[in-house]
Amino acid sequence: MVTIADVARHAGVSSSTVSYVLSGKRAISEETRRRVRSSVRELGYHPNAGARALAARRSHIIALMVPLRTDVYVPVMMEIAISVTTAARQHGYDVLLITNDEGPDGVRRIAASGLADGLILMDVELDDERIPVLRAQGTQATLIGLADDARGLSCVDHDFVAAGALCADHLADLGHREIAFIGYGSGVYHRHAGYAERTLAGFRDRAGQRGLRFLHRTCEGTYESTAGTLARVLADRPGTTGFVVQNEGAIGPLLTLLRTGGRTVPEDVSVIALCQDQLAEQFAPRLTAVTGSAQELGRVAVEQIVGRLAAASEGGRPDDDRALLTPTLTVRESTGPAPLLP
Amino acid sequence: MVTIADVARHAGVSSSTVSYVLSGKRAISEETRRRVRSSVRELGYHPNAGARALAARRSHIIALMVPLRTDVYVPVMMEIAISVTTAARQHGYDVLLITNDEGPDGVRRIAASGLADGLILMDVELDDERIPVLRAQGTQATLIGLADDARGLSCVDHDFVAAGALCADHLADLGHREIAFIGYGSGVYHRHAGYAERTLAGFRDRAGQRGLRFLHRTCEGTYESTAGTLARVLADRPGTTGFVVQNEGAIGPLLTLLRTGGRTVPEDVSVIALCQDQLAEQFAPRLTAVTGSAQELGRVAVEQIVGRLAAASEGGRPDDDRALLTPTLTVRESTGPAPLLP
DNA sequence: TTGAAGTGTCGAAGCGCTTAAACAGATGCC
DNA sequence: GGCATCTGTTTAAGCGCTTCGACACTTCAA
Repeated sequence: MVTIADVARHAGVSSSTVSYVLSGKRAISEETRRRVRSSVRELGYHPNAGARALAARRSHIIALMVPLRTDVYVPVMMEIAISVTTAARQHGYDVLLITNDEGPDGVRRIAASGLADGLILMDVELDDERIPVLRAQGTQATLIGLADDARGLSCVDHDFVAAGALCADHLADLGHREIAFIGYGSGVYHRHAGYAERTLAGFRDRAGQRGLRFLHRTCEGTYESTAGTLARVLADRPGTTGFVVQNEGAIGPLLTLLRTGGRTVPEDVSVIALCQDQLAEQFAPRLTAVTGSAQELGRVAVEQIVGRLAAASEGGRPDDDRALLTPTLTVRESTGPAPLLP
Repeated sequence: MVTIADVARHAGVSSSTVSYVLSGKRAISEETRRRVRSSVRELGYHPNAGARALAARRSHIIALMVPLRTDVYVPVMMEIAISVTTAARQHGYDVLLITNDEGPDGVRRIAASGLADGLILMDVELDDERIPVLRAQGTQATLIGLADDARGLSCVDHDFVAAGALCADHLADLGHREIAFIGYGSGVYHRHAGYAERTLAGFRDRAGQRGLRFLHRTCEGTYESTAGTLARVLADRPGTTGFVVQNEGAIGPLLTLLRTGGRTVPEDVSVIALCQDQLAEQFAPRLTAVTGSAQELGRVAVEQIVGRLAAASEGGRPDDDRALLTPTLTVRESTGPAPLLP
């Protein structure tokens, strides 16, 4: 194992000089810096992480706490995890993966052991038990999602209200007047800091402003439940020409059901989905969709936590950022002008 | 911050005694142990990770290197990552997430800095650059997937050959004689340690033994490519009554195309998928599927690496395990007896 | 009774790094 | 010329833990 002392000997300087060259915390002459750097390279030196963490009291690790439960669309979580990891590396941090089932004790363990300098929490509940622990330990953290009380924390989330509004605007612009909003199962609307609820609210408000008539129907996302939901919608509002689909699981079934029911997309009805572009591209016809970037979410979360960490280590009090990412509407083949009245 | 010295003082013993109580590496009297334990609890002591890693030369961290690229079915990756994390915790390890794009240098960095005690590598290529680095650094590692040359490593994978064989057997048992195997795009067969290839080989061999006629056709997984593939299959072999679908992306399109083409599943044709149960349940009809457990994969990988780490720390030479997990066939609604000849 | 072996605890060294403080030498100012 | 100042480097004191060897005391066999 190559230590800092080996590098120092090889470069003919003291080990503190090597440390200062590497950290840049003191002025070192060009000549010395060059020699040290080349010794580092030649010997293949990598500072020992444990020793560094012990001496500097910073581990350069960010813990990412991910949900175990998989009713959230999983690929998104993975994408976030990966973008957190890549973004963290760019700031000199590594990422430790923790599962949600460790709960508040997990947060305590990570914070008290100094394993991580800060945490990123996903899937935060409205009144999450982990947040008081964070505050008690004085641990820096960022939430992905919005919490009830985020004092002393930063958070970032998609602007679901704006996403809902985008759907309403797009359909209104195309001349649709009767819209069905196919949602999640009813339980979902009260979890996850209500992201489902916020989307719906955004849609509802804008729909109201634009003079749309609309129906909101819950749906479990299986074939059977989608069939049931669709049947009820068409019974209640036979004139429906636009569908907003919030539940990814319902997309496939809905398209199949419309087709077998003799309705062509987008000539007879328009369908707009709230889902990732990748998923939207997989259907036939390809779906017009409103989506937020999961990558961006991870990147912003990392920037927030790194910022907090920097502020705290300089003795400041980090400010509690609250970022809302603007979603984008991508028009594809599943939406078109409302059909002329028969 | 609570240190071991605080605990020692509180319990009226020396700090080495506390350390021995916690590690169990020396005999400590029942009475002392009790006192120390209760002090630990009362003070909320968690050993400092950095100090521990430095002194013991073990970080109790396992690095998991995940692929960035997302042509692999992503939910599986997430499931593996999560099961690795949970399994690792049960052995007293935490998991560091590294992305594949760090490449061999990443491996070097992690190993040389002592950040992790061992690595789990996913998505290993047949002739992977990271493997020589692992050997050079003397780092313990486990591969998920099979590599060309795995000396000094353990590995675990699904038994894809068996999975292919299960498909052939099931369709043969039901009396089908002409089968189409809908595969991935042609590029995939030469990557990923050839898992796609192995499945196909397993199917082909068993199909031969059972006297099945079969066609293998590549497919990109989009709606269009599936339509093209299906058309060719039906043109070449109009008597085809069984489909084995390897490419998850092709499942939805295939079902839709069969339906619109007037073929009923499972009365006219049977469809068997090589995919996760969760996905198989989402279609209508629910699909008969052959699948391996991603959870198991993660768990076994952790057991292998933990075993290697234990053996190495006791001065032994760990043996190179090579585990193949047996897949299971779950019969659902998409397969049935071959139709009687017209 | 004595020495050997076993049991439970402690003291202290050291893991590899960071960083405050000291220091040496060059430079500038009055 | 003497003093302050600045620049670049070294010295040394930890960071909080593990672990080796020492030690005190008990138990047991000869």
